[in-house]
Amino acid sequence: MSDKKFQHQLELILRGTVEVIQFDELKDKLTTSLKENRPLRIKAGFDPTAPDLHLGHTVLIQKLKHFQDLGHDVIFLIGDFTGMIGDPTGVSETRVALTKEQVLDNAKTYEKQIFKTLDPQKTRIEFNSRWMSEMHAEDMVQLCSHYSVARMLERDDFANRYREQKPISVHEFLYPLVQGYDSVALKADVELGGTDQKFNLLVGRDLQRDYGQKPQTVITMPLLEGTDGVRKMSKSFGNYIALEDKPGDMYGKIMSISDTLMRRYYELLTTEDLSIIAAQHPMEAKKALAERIVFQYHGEAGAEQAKADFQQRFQSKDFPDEPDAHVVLTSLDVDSADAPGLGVVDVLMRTGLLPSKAEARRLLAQNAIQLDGQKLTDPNGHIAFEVHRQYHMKIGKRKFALLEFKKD
RNA sequence: GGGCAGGUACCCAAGUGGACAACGGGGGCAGACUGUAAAUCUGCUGCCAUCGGCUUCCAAGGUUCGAAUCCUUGCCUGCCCA
Repeated sequence: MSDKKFQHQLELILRGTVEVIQFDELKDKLTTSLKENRPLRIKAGFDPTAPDLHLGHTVLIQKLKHFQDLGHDVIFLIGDFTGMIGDPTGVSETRVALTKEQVLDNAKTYEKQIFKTLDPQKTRIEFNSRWMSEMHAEDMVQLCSHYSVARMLERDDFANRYREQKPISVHEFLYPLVQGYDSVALKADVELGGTDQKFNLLVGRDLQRDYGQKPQTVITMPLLEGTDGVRKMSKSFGNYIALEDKPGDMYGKIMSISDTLMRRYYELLTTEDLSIIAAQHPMEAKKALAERIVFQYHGEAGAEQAKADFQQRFQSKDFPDEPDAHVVLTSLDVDSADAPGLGVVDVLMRTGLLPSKAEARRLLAQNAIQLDGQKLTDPNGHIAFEVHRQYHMKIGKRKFALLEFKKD
């Protein structure tokens, strides 16, 4: 009986993982946990520098959910201490250090987002500043003494940058150490992370051992590819689907990914049987995926609305019920109240959907602007308005604006 | 502390006194094709404007008719020596 339970737990836990270090250890921990009826402590850390989470993060959150469903204690750790230092990782971008307010703000957003998946009652949220900002300098020095520079430089990221003669700040070495120390402070039994976190997760093991604890089991999850299908989903690559994206955007972004990527998303973000998906028409499967993901983060109404809007805009190529902009002009805006009209470029600017007039001209020259189905191509063109008539303007393939002139 | 090499648009990267709003690649946007697919092809990609003008090449000064390019100082980065 307990053997069956054990198998069930193990299966769910392993689903989608890349690596488990050490596997036997995990089995022992699970066995003990079941026998003594003592839940395991599962830790996963998140960086609060970005104001919101995206689908890439949810791979980990899903895994936390699995553990939670199995009755284990889940700790969502917010790395506010590290976040406040400001992480200059990444070759080009130096992140600006965040204020305490910003970090707390972001943390609030996180809570809201993760509780769409995790059970608020059963989730423990921690901030590493709780113990890190209390730490004395001598303890920090002590902590540093547990690791050597040579071993630090084994980390891929550091090794590459060192080889390529790119800057590495000393405090970046503290990151793995602090993250590892978090495991000590929390007495974590298991830590989850993306494959790119492997080094840091292993430091946690070493430190726990040094501090007289049983080393945590490390479970790594794949990094979800972003909408480009190549690089990992990340805000700085601009290839992300944020949980806070509007339902329509979220749906649209998912629809625009490649079929290959869609299967990947199914694999990592859902518990669907992949062979069933493979049998479906790719577009249908993609719509179902988009709908279910939007549903998860925006509820039924959001999902329905997004689906309908997509259908309307892109499949029927109709003007949407809810355009992106609604421009109302009055006699103050036009050259002459008797024969109201305005330059096309000005009209485009009034929609607020374009960054500059130069961009508006460009789009006109590229046949990207339509007014009531007619292509407008003259950058110097003029639109004559009839009073109270609504005009439908299409800008590029995904922006729609409703125009009208009202007599005052 | 000393020596050397660098800092160019969203990213990478050419240019080293006038022909530079600045080659090329990536990304992005648009058009064609489609399933808003992906892939592919083509065009565009500082801002304002009708010719034309304006603000850009780390920052501040300077030389020059003229500077991304030369000089000075400062800031930042990497390497080597101590």
